[in-house]
Amino acid sequence: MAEETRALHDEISVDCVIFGFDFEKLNVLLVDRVMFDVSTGKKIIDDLTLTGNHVYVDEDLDEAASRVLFDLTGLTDIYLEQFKSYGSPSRINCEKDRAWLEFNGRDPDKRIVTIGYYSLLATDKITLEWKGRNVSWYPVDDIKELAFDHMQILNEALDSLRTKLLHEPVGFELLPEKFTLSQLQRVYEIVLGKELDKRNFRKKVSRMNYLIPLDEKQKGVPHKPARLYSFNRDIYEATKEDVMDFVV
Amino acid sequence: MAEETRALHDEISVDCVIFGFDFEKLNVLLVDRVMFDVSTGKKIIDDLTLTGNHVYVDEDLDEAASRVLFDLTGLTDIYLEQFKSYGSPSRINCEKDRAWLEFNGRDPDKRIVTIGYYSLLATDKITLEWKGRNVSWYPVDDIKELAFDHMQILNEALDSLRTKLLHEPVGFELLPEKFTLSQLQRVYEIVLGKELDKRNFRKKVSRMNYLIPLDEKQKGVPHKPARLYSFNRDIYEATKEDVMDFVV
DNA sequence: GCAAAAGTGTTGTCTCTACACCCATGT
DNA sequence: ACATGGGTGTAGAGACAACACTTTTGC
Repeated sequence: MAEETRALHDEISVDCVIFGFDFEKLNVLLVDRVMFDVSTGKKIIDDLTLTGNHVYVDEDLDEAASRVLFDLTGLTDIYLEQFKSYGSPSRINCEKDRAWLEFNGRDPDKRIVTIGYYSLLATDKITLEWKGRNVSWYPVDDIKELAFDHMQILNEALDSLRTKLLHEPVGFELLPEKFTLSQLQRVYEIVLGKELDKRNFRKKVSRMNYLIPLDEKQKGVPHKPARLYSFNRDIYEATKEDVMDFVV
Repeated sequence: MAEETRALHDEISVDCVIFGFDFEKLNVLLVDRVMFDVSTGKKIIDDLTLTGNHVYVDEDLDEAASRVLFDLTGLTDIYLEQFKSYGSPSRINCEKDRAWLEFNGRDPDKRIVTIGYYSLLATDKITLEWKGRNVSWYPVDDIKELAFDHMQILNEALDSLRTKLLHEPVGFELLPEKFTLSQLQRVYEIVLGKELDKRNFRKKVSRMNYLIPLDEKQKGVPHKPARLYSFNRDIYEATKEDVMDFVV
């Protein structure tokens, strides 16, 4: 099988909004986009993009997104959610974007449809280089602009994540396998942008029978060590009830 | 502007799951797919597809979906929601699908990425012919199979609609502008597949201040005429509170 | 006057919110 | 001993589920 001849599709890509949590804030993985003027040697582009890639012509969309994740992390079982597709003919049409595309041997007049995914990472095992470009974490709150329409994609991924977090237990995906209740609470607070009452939060999660208290405590912390918990997906899937309560 | 030369994109399409409600059941608009053997004249394909179309090379995805809706209904302000994209290389690969594509002058080996939309219709003002094919309503519950991967798309559209209905007031979109509370209740019951208690339902909707009671009643019904209500989107948008209550 | 759907209240249980203090550990 | 976050209970308010009868119209 001649893998090296596999063709990338020109006009179909995936973009991955990779969220990571460091117990303090929500971060997103971004890639440097730097370009120099060939004659003067001056930087003419220096900004950031989401991670993403074109899709192989014989590759499923989810596969393409997983592949991007794998290239960046070496991990295969990462939480990944398709949330929206973007295909505006003008989505990559600003001057810098056109120059960048041309520089990379692509036709800037060709519309690219991109399928947006977001993923949640418990760790920060991430390569620091990717396709020859620098990759690093940036706090979501600090990001004000991105290349192409990636700011819009990021914002909509975040909305989508918030909605998801309100209705399904995905917060665990942003934490290591064993975590404390305070860490879990912080995930909710940071993602939802809202302070929560500690006692009420614990009362609420104590009703989640898929949240397993372990016989294990934090170690080496300069305060009362917290009990560790883990998330049991099987129990969740088996006992989740259909919430039948529409909103006011 | 040479509109007639505008090119459709070969490999990018939209599919629209058009839901309609007739006060009794949920229906979906489907198109006949019929094909005869050129030599024997025998029907070799006779099934149904969702409505959909390829996207023009310079057309946004939402526009393409709106265009399909407009072609079918002549209406422009239809509730339309993008819910998922599909791009499996094998999604249009069964024998019938390949024969149909070939017959229609397309390359059956080419993967088509399709962007799935669903829409909600208050009326059934629908053309009965579309691109030379018959179009009609089918009860969602009766549909067991469809061409291509359209059964999967339909099922996922329905899931998506149910989730939406639980969290946002979209039920109104399936009703005429003026409707009774019993009609609204039936929308919830049919879409969610669950009977609801009349008194509890009315208590619940009475808390929705964007549901406006009109000084008007049903006419010509052989029972006590019901009061009519309408939905005020402005009030909803202005007063919707951020639900901050994650599930157990 | 009959059939058919409209409309209406109460009670017990559960969940939400708001709020303050002692506990176990590392330094 | 002190700083730090861990861990716990209560009371009032609002929402949920279950449940049965009277009203108004067309025929």
